[in-house]
Amino acid sequence: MATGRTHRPATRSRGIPEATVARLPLYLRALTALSERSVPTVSSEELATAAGVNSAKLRKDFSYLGSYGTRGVGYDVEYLVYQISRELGLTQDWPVVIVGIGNLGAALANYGGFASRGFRVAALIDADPAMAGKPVAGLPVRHTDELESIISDNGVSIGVIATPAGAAQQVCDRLVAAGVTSILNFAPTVLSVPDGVDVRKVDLSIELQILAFHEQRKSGEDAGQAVAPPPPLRSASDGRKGPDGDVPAVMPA
Amino acid sequence: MATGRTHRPATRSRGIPEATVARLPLYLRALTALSERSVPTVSSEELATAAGVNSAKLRKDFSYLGSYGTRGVGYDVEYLVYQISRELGLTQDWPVVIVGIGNLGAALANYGGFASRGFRVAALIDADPAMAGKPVAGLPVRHTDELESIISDNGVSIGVIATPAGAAQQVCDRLVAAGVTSILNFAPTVLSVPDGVDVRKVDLSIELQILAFHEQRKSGEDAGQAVAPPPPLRSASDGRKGPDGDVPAVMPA
DNA sequence: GAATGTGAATCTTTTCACAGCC
DNA sequence: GGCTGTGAAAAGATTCACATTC
Repeated sequence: MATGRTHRPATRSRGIPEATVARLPLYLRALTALSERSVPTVSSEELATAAGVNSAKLRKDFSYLGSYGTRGVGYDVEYLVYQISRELGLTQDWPVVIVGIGNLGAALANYGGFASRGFRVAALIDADPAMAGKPVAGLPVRHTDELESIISDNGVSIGVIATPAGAAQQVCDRLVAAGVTSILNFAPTVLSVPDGVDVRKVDLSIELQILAFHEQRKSGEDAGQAVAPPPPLRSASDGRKGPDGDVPAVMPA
Repeated sequence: MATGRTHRPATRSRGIPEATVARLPLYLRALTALSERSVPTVSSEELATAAGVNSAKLRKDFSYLGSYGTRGVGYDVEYLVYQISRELGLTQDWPVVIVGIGNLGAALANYGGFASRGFRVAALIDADPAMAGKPVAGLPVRHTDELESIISDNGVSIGVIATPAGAAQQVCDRLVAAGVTSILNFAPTVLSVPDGVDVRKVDLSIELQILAFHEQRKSGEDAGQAVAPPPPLRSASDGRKGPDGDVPAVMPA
């Protein structure tokens, strides 16, 4: 998903698999909960359950970070919290800007677990002059004109795009030009960015469509009252077929 | 991620890889845009670029659906739109409930591309009695008490959870008991559900943490003004080491 | 005895490269 | 000549199962 740097040729060693990186935040959240309940140690089995994965995977994941457990005992909760935080880069404070303060942008600004660990909302930015100065989540909304100066004044390297799809690429370009190198995109668009800039994407309708796919299979492969528009006719002849040759009933004529 | 059914033993054939399913919505969006511009056909190369993937992957993905292209020419845009929509189950209409109408829930309710293709917001549900009846995105908010009847009256099988973390599991249980079998979870919690129920998760802070991980590497493996709390001391001795034996400088004593 | 850490086996996904067709 | 469709190879991720350590 993320573009990422393609290099890092020599040295090796710090090659944590992407799939593992994506799970570290889950472990961290589960560990933080344990830490708050003052649980001193936890086994891979318990932690895995809390994080919603299986224990073999968790142990393999941790093995990429180092040997941070104790055989016969488990993991020291506080120690692991620290190690994972450090690995994720959360022992430093990341200033973040949110661009596009509509419903979604406001929701993000108000999101608590945000400021809580490693991230700080440096500014909320919107293109609507009527929004400028209005406080959202305790911060005054600033106008897009100020984008570049906000980025450089605060040393922002992470930007969140919550604008309408039409504005996203343009905002992205400005963020990148101003020095942002990681972008979290909530707009339903494919952003194009230069090498060295990471983009991650959160997209409601994609997630729903994936659910619909699986939901459809559950209903018995055929059931469900189709409300489909007639399939667009296709000039071509007869060569068309399903994957293994089993032609579905709904095939367009 | 999603729990999914583990079976589907015989028949085969309709075995579309999960990674492919996750990309179909991307292709569909790109194709819809082409369709609106009345572009009649598209090559794998062009479409791949528009969707942000490479063309070999796209062709492989499509090969799981069937042979829907024409060699030497490309793909018929309208025809592909229909085929992918059908595969994703979007040729029927999915009623969806959104539970938790805070900032985020309201943002989701207002999200346009939602109703546009295959999904219909059947109801907005919130636990706050003060919200009940208030219109959000043109729909009156209904109270949690009505959850079960709303689900069954509308034949809802997809639920979106946008509540605070503390309420999520409880809401989830009620949704599932009432007949929902696919859940999109925006609350930062691991939901536990019975077999046969799919859960997908969207989590802002996880995405940010993944970005932070990569961001950290860019800054030169060491740079950045650490604002770290002192690492929690650990009783244990000396056996600790990094992955390849290279002990990081920040190691706790 | 209990639980980690990790090679080896397995499964999934991506990429390559080219035969086949228009 | 151009572009799809797909076997085969390569890379990546997960699971198994057990030696190792406390």
